[in-house]
Amino acid sequence: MEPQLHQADIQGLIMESYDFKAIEGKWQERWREMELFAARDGEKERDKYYCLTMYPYPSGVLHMGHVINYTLGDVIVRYQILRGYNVLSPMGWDSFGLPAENAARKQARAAKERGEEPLHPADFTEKNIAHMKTQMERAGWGYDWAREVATSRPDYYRWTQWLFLLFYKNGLAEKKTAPVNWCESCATVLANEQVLSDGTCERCGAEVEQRDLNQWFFKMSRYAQALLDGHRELRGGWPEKVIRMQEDWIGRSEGARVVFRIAETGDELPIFTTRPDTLWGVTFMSLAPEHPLIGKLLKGTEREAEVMAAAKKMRAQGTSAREQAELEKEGVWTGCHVINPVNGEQVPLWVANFALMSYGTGAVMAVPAHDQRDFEFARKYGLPVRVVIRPEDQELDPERMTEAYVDPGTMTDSGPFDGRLNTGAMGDIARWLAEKKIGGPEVNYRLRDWLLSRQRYWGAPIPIVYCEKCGEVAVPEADLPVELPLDVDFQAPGNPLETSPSFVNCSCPDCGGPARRETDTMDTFVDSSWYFLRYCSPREEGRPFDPSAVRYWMPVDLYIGGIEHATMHLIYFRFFTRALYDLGLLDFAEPARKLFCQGMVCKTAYYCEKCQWIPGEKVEGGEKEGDAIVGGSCSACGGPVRGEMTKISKSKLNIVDPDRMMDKYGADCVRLYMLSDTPPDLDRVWSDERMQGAWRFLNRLWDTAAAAAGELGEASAELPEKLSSADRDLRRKTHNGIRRVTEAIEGGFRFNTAISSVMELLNALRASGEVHPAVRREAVESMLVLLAPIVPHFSEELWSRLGHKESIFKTSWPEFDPEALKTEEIEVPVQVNGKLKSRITVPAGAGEEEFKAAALNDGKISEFLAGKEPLKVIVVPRRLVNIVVK
RNA sequence: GCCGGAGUGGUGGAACUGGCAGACACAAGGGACUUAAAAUCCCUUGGCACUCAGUGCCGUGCGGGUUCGAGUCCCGCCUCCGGCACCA
Repeated sequence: MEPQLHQADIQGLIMESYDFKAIEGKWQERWREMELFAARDGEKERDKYYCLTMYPYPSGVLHMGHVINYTLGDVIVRYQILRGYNVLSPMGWDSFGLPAENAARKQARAAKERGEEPLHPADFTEKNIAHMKTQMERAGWGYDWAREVATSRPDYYRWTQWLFLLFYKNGLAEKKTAPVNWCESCATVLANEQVLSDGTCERCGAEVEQRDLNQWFFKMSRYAQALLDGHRELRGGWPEKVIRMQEDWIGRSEGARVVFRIAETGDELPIFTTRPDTLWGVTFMSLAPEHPLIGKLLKGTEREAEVMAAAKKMRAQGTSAREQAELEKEGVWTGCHVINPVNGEQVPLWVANFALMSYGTGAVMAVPAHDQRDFEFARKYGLPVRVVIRPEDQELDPERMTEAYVDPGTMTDSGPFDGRLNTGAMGDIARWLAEKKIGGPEVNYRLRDWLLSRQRYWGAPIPIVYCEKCGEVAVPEADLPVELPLDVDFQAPGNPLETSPSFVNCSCPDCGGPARRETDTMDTFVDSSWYFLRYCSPREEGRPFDPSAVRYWMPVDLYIGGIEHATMHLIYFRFFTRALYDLGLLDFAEPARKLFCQGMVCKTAYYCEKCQWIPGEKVEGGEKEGDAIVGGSCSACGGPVRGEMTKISKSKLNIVDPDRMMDKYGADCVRLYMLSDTPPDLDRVWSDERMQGAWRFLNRLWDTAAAAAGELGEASAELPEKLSSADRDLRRKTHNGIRRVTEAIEGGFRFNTAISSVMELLNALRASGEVHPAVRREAVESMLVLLAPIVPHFSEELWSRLGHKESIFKTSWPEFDPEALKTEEIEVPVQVNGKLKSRITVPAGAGEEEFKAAALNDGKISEFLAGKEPLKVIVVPRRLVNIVVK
């Protein structure tokens, strides 16, 4: 008969092993009760720490990108709580935007067929928020939920509208007609920042076209220089890479403004150039096809029909950004000439498809000899080439040149500047232009105004009405918010606001006459340009934020998010802050002291020529290489499958569901895994095998701590007076662990090495022999506190099992004891000619001579030297000895 | 084209300010326990060679250089990644 285990014994065994299911919910409840994450407004006795993580769009499903982002934030929040800061850790929802609206459209169709009431985007959004919130709580991320905001709720967007009006009244928002980006698939316009460099839509990937439309803009281009200047303050706190991306995006270029004149009419034609040194080489002028002067100059001339037709054609060709970049250079002569003010020469005026109306003045002086694009254009149309910069080592012949000469050289045929080195003369030329009153130094920027209107329903309505009599009128503050109507038809094409009579028809706030509301809504990036301010006083009713709360909490001490926002959200957010600073609402100009950009989570995705992207489970055969399958075939069609390591995404079917992982391993283990192995700013590879490794570590630590629980003595026990050498050994490792973990976090959130250090400490503890209970307790408890930010439920549970009544987050972050790190002897390597040959052990306080003597007396070394006299002995005390022989 | 960043074992990665390259893991191999498996525990694991308890040589993308000493600094390349790009 088999021996039967008693129920009590089984219970005992289960109790002993790590059971995350039994502890995670319990501690989450405890933290809520003790209000661990409640930020205390205006508390003077502690320093504040504002840790902001980019809030999510509430898609309803948590993905791995959120997990790395919010785990990082939470670990820092808990670490700063342990360091004694008054921490602000808010969370909210970027809840306006296309997906909710698209879902409503899709759903409206289905609901109609079934005769059901369609789900409104607001309900859909709130449902998703509720679900994501439970997922976030389950992950153990600590937020002050009392400060939750959702940008789609009227109590939030009321203030988004208020801020729009503030900008409007101060000349920072205006409606103007301009060539703008149109995404057909999103059925709306987009800001420049939201078009990728390949000319596709940042959201949906469709090609973006150019259209001339009347739209709302924030005058962000005015802030180009201020945004650049602000980088000085951000350096050190922000990743250099992000600063550089913003610099590229803002695109400052220094040069000169030069005023040409139309020979035939006397009209002024100013241009911008970065090469004023080549002014004497101008042989023609190019105008953008949209340039307003074209119509004026040609009206009634014999060339009018031809030129206007050509210009029209140029404007029509290549409406997508990509097509435009690939266009062949084309142009047409206007029949007019311009006068070059530096030498009085008349040169022909052309219209050219490469001249951009949106940069500089829409007119470009052409110097074919020294600009490649002008050179190609000149060759194509037989325009003259004139050399005005002479290289030292060759003679340039305009007839035989095959490309423009763009390197430095001596200026020639250049009036008063003949003989000067062009690079050195640039500034003098700009000043000379100013003296002659024909131009002067000028700086141009690539950054454009921020196009904020969107032809969509699910966004904050722009609070403007159009009155037949009064024209464009701002909605009075008292009438805010301009609420989104509920009686909208999501099945009608176009913007549903346009077909909502209750919304569109209104009376003019000024004259009371009939008026129409603006039906465009705001870009969701407007919502996210001030949410961090709202968090400071989220329930404030009379204004967007309470200045005293903002003064206390701002600026953000650490902002965590993805680098994909470098030239979108992170530019807008800085622009908004600067504008509010200039308007006197804020007393700081930069919103975040430190920025941390986490890496992406990647996994192998599989592609089959016929079935396209297929999930990993549908790959048959092949070889396993780590977590990836190589040389497998598609289970559906049998075709070959190729693997590609790429960011986890729904479209490539390589997602890992955080919920499933937490079901299997618990939140702590997922958190630990996310931070192990890879530094947080690098892309990480999702690996089930490594996840197992994190699981094993937690269990080992649990077993070690739980098994030792009975032998650790009292929680308050003091260290004994006399320590054995084993005691000192373990204490040294404990304190070294504390030092290394602290340095890893402070030195750039290197959690991967912090975790390694704790693993080493655990290995040392497990290998240690007889040690005093208090020394063992110190080692175990140190590990728990060091890991508490990363695996908080786990640490809390063991902490309480070790006899502590209070939460582990009520203790403080340990400090290492320099005394404990000291050793009596140290071992250093000995090299001969820079190659490691032996090791010596010397007393810790040994001087240079002692190191030298010990090295030369070492058996292996003397054998190696074989009596040869060393030429030189280099001693780096406590580091190494290097003996140089011939 | 311009401007950045990166390249270290089979894999993720470690290495303070020029001072023992490969910490800590994963994978792999071997062993213990087990009827068996899982789990766990122990050992091995950069490459090559040899007279294999050990010893020697090589080794941080490639080629040079500085230095007693280079993954780290300098010069010249290669590859990959990112940003900007008809921007005057």
